[in-house]
Amino acid sequence: MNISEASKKFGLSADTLRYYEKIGLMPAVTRKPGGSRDYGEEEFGWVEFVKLMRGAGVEVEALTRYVRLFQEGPATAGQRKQILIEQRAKMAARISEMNASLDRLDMKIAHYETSVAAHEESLAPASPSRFRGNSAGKATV
Amino acid sequence: MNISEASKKFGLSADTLRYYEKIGLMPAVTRKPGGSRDYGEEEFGWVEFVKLMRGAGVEVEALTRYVRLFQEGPATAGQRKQILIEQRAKMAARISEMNASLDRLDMKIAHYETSVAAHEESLAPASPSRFRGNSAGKATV
DNA sequence: TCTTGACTTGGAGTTGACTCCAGATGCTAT
DNA sequence: ATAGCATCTGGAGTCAACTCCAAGTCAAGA
Repeated sequence: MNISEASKKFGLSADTLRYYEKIGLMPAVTRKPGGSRDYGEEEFGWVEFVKLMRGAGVEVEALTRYVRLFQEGPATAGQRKQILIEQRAKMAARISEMNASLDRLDMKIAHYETSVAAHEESLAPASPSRFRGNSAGKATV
Repeated sequence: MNISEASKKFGLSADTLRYYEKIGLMPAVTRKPGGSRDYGEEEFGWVEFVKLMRGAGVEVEALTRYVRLFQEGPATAGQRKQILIEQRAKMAARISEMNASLDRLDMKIAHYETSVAAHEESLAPASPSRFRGNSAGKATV
């Protein structure tokens, strides 16, 4: 499969695909006799992996480290596994942070819902009222 | 509270705090007589909100739009709520994507765990074996 | 009063992640 | 064999989000 087909398959530009390879996010793609890249199952796996991990916020550095180890051979399996475990922990942490943010956002939306508050500080832990001039309880925003 | 204290409080550099204000991620911070910024409860709420939302991947554009509406006054509450609802949906989507990635990562780690596979293609839907020269089932990586 | 240190501004520089470009090369069809 | 198209490469350009810098202002202490 040539690069433009792979590009469509993954929704990544050909340039991005070449870029991933260039910076070592995946090993060098096998080539056709003419010199053009030939994406097959192996590279599909890598592209999908990179896309997934990058999309989930895994650092480029961790992935290039992983690729380097992969290219060094089977002896590095343990180190590679450690990288994955490390990154899994970070990913889980990011997810719970995001869940917390989602909860806060829901609270903020709820303020707009009840139309009572809708003060910006609704997200702050302690929120003394701004806009002192208003009659108590009247929505300012 | 001056900018360096606020910087410590939020773990953001003074430059970043000024930058947020400059690009309209939050309204202008109130000033002390001398002209230096004076962060109080209101700005704490904004900084926390911005930090939380940006950290969860909410686009800068959505936040600046929100701030602009906020500054236009109470009449825009409905539009602001819509922005929050919109962004909530996107955030929820990102979270479930990340959960899917986490599952895939767990599968990949499991492969290293059983030490049977550990092939890179373990993440691809269909994964014919690479390294054809090997005896079947032998871990190559 | 002078120095020191934190603050101010506008603007330049940096980094990461692409994205685009020019010029060269290689298949394919006429 | 010549045109047309996709691909290749190295390198330059772009964009967001900071990050740093220079030059100036301000308040407080020696």
